[in-house]
Amino acid sequence: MRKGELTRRKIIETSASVFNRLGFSRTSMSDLMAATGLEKGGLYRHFGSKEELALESFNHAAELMEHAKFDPSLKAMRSVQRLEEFIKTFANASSPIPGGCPVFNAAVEHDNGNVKLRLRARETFQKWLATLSAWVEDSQGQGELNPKLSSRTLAIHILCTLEGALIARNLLGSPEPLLAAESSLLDFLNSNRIVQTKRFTVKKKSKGLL
Amino acid sequence: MRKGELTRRKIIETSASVFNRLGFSRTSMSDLMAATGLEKGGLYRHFGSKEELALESFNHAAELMEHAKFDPSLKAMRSVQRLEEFIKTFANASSPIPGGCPVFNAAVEHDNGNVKLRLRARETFQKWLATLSAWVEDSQGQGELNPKLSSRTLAIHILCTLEGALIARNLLGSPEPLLAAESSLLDFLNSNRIVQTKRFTVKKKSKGLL
DNA sequence: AAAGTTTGCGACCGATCGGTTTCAAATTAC
DNA sequence: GTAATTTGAAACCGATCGGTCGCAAACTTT
Repeated sequence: MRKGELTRRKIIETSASVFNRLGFSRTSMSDLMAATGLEKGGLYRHFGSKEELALESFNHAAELMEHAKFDPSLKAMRSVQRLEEFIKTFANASSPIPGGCPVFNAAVEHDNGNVKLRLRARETFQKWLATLSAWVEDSQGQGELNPKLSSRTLAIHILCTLEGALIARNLLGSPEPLLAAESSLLDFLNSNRIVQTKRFTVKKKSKGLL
Repeated sequence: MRKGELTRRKIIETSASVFNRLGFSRTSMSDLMAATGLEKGGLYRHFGSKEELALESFNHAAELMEHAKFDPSLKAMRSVQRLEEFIKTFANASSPIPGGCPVFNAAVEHDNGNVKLRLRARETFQKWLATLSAWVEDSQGQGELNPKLSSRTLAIHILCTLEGALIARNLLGSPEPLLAAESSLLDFLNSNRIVQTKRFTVKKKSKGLL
């Protein structure tokens, strides 16, 4: 492998962290020079523009996020457990990249801003929603979750709550929002669970729901 | 009233909109000059720095947000209805200022960024949580809501979900996330509602609102 | 209407922005 | 080992950044 290719990857990894902490506009090439140890000409040899570098950095950051937040849930054998695992992982797993979720960061900062980054963030978000939605339908198909729930609605609810809580955690500097979101979402899931044992056992929270 | 005072207010109103759309760093004095129709010297006569103007703009934006999202709920006579009203209002009321919620915008963009703005955003968020928390306790005190729920946890859940959905709406360019959040949160509230045929003893009088 | 004050324009400042280009040194291929 | 290629440092570019200041016009006060 060419030496340049190694440099290129190193640049992306380093830049992804900087971009995710500071955002696209607040990150200057000087910041990236300082972080990578390269001079400006060195960076521009590998990437045509700041935007191009930002896009590759975003892709890298999004991948890290997926591996950290989604992959662990795949180990859960099936159904509702996978959703629970996702909620717990999202709320507890240490961030794979500093600065919060790249998708929501991009969504906020690039409102009316960088078009390409915004588009990539949208695609990623839709992909995540589709994954969660499939897991919900899976659970319903297995007869473990209230089939009347809209899978898409539940997927949106779960992801938006966790993402919102993640931002709140960064704002408050306390894990409280993530813990609250986790606890509350698990409650919600539980109250829509269909108990599969021989007898019905009354769950703490469920109070005759639709 | 002095003419300058009018100009000053006009600057704040206009700048609040620009800052909320573009964020602190992406907003340049040139942008504000274009939006207000004033030259640079005119702006700096009224504000000592871009940061000072941004702070006043944030305060204005946060006030607009409170009036749009919290005030309508106060008309709901009591208890759970007020929470429901809040959820509906947040999800449906057209934004009082373009660019989403100033608090979460600041939380994301100013991660490790402008310290004063970040602090103000934190204060505002805590205030909103306290208000919602009081409404939850109110509902529990009236015996209309599951008293086992942590008021703080529920407040966080509601606000983070709605704020997350607001960002998602701006990302997707579709109201779907807000509608999903509304529907799902109302479900959740409903499942924790106590049917009024059998009343609980009322412990405390309602707490102050805002 | 005259005097005093407030207001806002616009030229100007040094610093930094994203980006280009040159070229010597390091690497790779032969 | 040498020639060809890849790499990255550094000087440089025009544009724009946030911010300053002198001054004339607009406004208030008397």
